[in-house]
Amino acid sequence: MTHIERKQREKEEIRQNIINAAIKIAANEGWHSVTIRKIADMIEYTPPIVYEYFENKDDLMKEIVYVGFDILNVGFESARKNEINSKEFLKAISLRQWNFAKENRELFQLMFSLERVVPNEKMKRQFELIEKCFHELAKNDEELVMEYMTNWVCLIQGAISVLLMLKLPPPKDRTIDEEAFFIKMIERFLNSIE
Amino acid sequence: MTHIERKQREKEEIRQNIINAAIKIAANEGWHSVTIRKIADMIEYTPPIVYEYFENKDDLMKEIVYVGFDILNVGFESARKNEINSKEFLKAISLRQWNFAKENRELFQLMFSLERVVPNEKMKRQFELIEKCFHELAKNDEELVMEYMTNWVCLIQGAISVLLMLKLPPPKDRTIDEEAFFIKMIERFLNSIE
DNA sequence: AAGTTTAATCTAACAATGTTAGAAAATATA
DNA sequence: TATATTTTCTAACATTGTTAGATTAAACTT
Repeated sequence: MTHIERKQREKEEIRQNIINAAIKIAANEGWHSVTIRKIADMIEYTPPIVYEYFENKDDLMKEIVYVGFDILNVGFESARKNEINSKEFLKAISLRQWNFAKENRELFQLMFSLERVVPNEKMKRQFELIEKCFHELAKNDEELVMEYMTNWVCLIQGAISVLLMLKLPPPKDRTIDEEAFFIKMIERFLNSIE
Repeated sequence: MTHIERKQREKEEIRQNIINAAIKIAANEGWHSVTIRKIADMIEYTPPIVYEYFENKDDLMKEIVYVGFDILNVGFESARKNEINSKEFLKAISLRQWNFAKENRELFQLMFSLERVVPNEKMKRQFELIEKCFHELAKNDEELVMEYMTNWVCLIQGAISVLLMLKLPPPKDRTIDEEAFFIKMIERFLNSIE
C-alpha cells in the first residue's frame, strides 16, 4: 500500500504549493491581487483544483494565517531553549516577532490586519507560553501578570505596526534606525518591570 | 448666478452622500463588501455616477481616509483649546484617538490598515501638532523629542489595535476594562517622561 | 416660446473575479 | 481488457469594477 502513501504525500504537496503560491503573489503584488486563477497558473493547474483543497478563498486565507502562526511558534519554541530567565526570553521573542514581520510582511499583514479578526487556537497557544514568563516576572500576582502582558503585547504590536509596517514617523527628513529603536523600547519596558 | 452656486452645493452633497454610503456599508458589512453598485443603490443613482465624482474605487477609498483624518484633526484642534499644558493635551488627544477608533471602527481600519500605506498630508499636519507638545516636554532636545514621540505613537497605535480592534488578550475567560487599561497605560507613559 | 446647445444621467456592455456542474481523461481495480 | 474510481478540465454562472455611447433633462439663444 505504499503507492497510497505516495498519493497522500503528493496531495499534501499540492496543498502546500497552493499556499506558497498565494504567499508569493502577495509578497510581490499585495494580497488584493491574489486571485484563484493566478494561484492555479503558478502551480500549473486549473482554478477548480484549488477548491479540492480549500472550501473557498476565505478558507484558504484562514489556513495561510495558521501557517504564519506556525512559523512564529517555531521561532518562539526555539527561543525558549536558548534562554534561561524570563526576561531574556521575552526579549528574544520580541526580536523574533520583529524579524518575522520584517521577513514575512505579507503574512504579518494578514495575521494582524484590523479587518479580519481571527481568534484561533494557534494564537492562544502562543499567549499561554508567554503568559508563563510574565507569571514568573510578576511573581504570580494575577493582576500584575495581566497588566504586564497586555502592556507588552500592545507595545510589540504598536512598534512593529508603526515602525515596520506603516512607517509613520519620522515626520521630517530625519531617518531613524527602526530596529535599534525597537530594541531600546523593549529593553526599557522590561527594565521597568519589578 | 445663484443657481450655479446651488448646483455646486448639490454636487458637493452627492459627493458626500457617496462617501457616507460607503462608510455606512462598511460599518454594517465590512469594507470587503463595499461595492460601487451598493453605493449607487443607497444614493439612488446608477453606478456610473460614482465615476463622475471619483476616478475609481481606490480614489474613493483614499478620499474616505482623508475624511477620517479630518474628523480626527477636528478632535485634536478642539482638545488644544481646552488644555493648557502639554501633558494634559497629550492625554486628551490620546483619549480622542481611542474614542475615534471606538466610534468609527471602519474608518480606523481603513486609515491604519497594514496593507495600504497612505502617507498623506492630513496625517503630517497631525504629527506636526503633536510634535510641538513633545518639544515642550523634551525641552527641545531633538533626540528626546524623536524618542518620546515615536514611543507615544507606538503605544497608542498598539493599544488601540490590540485592545479595541483585534481584541487579542485577555487569554482566558477573564475580562478587562479596556478603556481603563488604556488610560492607565497612557498615564504611566506620560509620567515616565522627564 | 421654439430650437439648440450643454450637462446630467442611464443603458448596456466589457473584462476579471469567485465558484460550480458536469464532461473528459487518467488511474486503479476486477 | 472492461469497469469503476479518482483526478482534472471545460464551460458556464453571478458578481465585481469600469467605460462608451445613448437618452433624457436643463440651460441658453434668438
